[in-house]
Amino acid sequence: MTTPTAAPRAFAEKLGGAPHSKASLRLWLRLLSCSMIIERRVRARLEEEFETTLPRFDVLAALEREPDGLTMSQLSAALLVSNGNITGIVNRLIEELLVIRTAESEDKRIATVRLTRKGRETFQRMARKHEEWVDKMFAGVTDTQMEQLMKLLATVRHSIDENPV
Amino acid sequence: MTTPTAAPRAFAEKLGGAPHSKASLRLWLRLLSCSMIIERRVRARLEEEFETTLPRFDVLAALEREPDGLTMSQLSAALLVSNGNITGIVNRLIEELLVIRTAESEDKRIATVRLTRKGRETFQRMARKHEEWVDKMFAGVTDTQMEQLMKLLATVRHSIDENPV
DNA sequence: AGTCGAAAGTTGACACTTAAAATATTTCGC
DNA sequence: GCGAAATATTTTAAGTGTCAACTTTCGACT
Repeated sequence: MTTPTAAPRAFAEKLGGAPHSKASLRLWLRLLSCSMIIERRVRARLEEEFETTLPRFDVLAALEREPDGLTMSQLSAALLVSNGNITGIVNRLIEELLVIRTAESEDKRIATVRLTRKGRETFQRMARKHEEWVDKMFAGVTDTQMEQLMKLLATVRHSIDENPV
Repeated sequence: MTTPTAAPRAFAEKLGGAPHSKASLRLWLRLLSCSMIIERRVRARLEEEFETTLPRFDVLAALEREPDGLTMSQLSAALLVSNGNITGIVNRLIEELLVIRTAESEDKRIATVRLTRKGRETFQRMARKHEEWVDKMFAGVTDTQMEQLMKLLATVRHSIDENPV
């Protein structure tokens, strides 16, 4: 079982342009490489220790916070992925007996997905480990630096939102 | 033509743990969401304006800096993806007449991939646009903030490298 | 009552990703 | 020289991701 991960996207363009422009590119590449490295580590650990994948872990995480379950559409909205994508991931989680999908609403179109007990227990073990891994990777960053990063990344996020390309 | 993108991985675990641990998780999620949003935008623009994908763009970018071409293995090393992955992407670029793959070395195992003239011209148009998009998304971030981010992300990178999980 | 459109989900075609197996070629030890 | 290890690449199986087309169901309107 394996999971895909994006490549070190679009490194080093080195085209002419204003200094700000070049700095933007460099920053983007550094941002990307940081998050990709962390993501790869997490994927690899999930695979090694739990024989699972990040998307499945994400679905379990979303369900863990909703004892009443979520519909397929709510799941795809929560994870920001397409509807058809969720279908496949949930199907695999069903095979693993980690979730169940029922049609109990009066509206027969709606399918509700819930964690099974096994799913809840499995997820909790995964989540503990996941937290450990992330914490360890950030061990060399001080609290002050993390705070600064949180603020700066919020600025980036606002900039992105307000400058649609 | 479309390209996959990772989901908003593993949001909000909210398990017990030291404050640093929770802060790490939050920072990780913010980092991830920032880079995912930018990456999605870039993918969408590449698709709309050039009917291409980010992996193909990445391969063209790697080749553009090597007039003598790269072997398949060099390409996969440059992009940090698997060997088999490169095979498929290069095949599509060949179909689009953007690159050529030749076996001109005395070692017949080695395939050398080069940009065609069309590939070079196409990539340059893409790269200009790519730079514009990124620059625009970072328009709301000052030079000082970008500088701080570069430094802090370097710290994160070191932390990751020195704390293997 | 009957129809028409919107909404929820699934399916299919294609792209990308990995790891592992298979293929082809070279190199090295004897 | 010849067979085994090493190297370069492709192929394969499984998972993830998109979008578009399709099915089923619901709601609303005539």
